Amino acid sequence: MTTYIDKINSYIKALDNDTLKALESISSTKNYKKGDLLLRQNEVCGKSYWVLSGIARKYYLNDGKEITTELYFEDDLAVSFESYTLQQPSREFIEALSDVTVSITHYQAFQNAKATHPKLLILDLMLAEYHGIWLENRLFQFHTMSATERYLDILKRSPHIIQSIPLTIIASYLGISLETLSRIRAKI
Amino acid sequence: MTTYIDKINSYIKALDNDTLKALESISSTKNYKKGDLLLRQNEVCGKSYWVLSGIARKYYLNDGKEITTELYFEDDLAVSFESYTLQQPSREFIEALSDVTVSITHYQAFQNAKATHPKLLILDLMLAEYHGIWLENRLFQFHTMSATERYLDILKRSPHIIQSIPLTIIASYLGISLETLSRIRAKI
DNA sequence: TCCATTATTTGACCTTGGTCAAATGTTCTT
DNA sequence: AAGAACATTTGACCAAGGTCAAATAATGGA
Repeated sequence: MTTYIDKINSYIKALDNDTLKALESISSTKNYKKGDLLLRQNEVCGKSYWVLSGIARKYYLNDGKEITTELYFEDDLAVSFESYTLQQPSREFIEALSDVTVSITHYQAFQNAKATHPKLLILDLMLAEYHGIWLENRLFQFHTMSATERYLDILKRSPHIIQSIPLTIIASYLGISLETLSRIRAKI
Repeated sequence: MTTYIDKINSYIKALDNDTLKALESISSTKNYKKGDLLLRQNEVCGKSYWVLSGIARKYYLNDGKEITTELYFEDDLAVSFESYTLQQPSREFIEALSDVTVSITHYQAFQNAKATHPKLLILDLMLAEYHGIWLENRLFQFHTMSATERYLDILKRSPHIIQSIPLTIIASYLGISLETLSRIRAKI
């Protein structure tokens, strides 16, 4: 199945040399160790992180508990969307769940590049659209599926998530408690 | 408080004459009667509806029940986002909750116009960003607030919603049953 | 105005998932 | 290999909100 992310990837590949160069010239590669924070709560998310390898997540604190809102694998773009878009303090953290390598692009540099390279504007739009669609589907799942169904769904479409990530984090990503997740797993 | 939608509106106002004309030339005004469907499930959402007056909503069916996902008032853009963006069948309906007047723009005409008027691309991006931010906040509310808190929140920030819309619809928009909403209201 | 329809409330009971606490498993260190 | 620290499971109980059914409003037509 071709997904929208495939489309974005093929779009990037189809970018003309000049645009691609511009994008590269404002990006740099960086490594993080497992447990490192790429973004902290209350910081403005001034960079986007394209994951080259490893796993990361985004989460916020809700009376002391960490609620995971997104998981990032290779070729995912990690960013606190509202904070990045409006350049205002983030309520979320971004954390490396393993050693990760990312390609970092600064917000302002990308804004500037968009002005001179209109194709980057299209890329930006595609990424925003992709994220919006992803969010709509996540919301839809929460409203139409039980905790068990959501777990089975993730198990089916993204088994790598279950394998590589501690259950506490998966539970919060599914919007349930660790204990409930454990019981769901025991039943199956 | 200045919101992102204010920013979009001011951006539109700041559009140069030529761009504005292009936008107008591909848009047309239309009236719908209360109860009319602007978009049906399984149809491709080939148009966007800018609400000029009246109230509309977007909803889907979940085993027979209507779940409202978005409410539209004056100056809101009604669109089934995934269906519109990917030009694929919609799982949602768009319905007029009162007599409404909308400004309609066809998907393909807008795509064409974006090619010749780059500022429309920026507008498109802003709208997608706005929608993404809105979705993130909605998701956040569902995860961090109880049914009562969500009701009180809507009561505080959008009292017009409570006034003008039947409780069945508000309940489904809040993600709760009609009976629960009724009990919440009784307590306050 | 009176009826039919639709909207809202209330009651009784049930289900899902949460919380708190304790028991096991696992892993990583040193 | 022995702990310390973390991850997972299990048990007992609780609470929010759902469901089904019935009772009351409220409202738009004829």
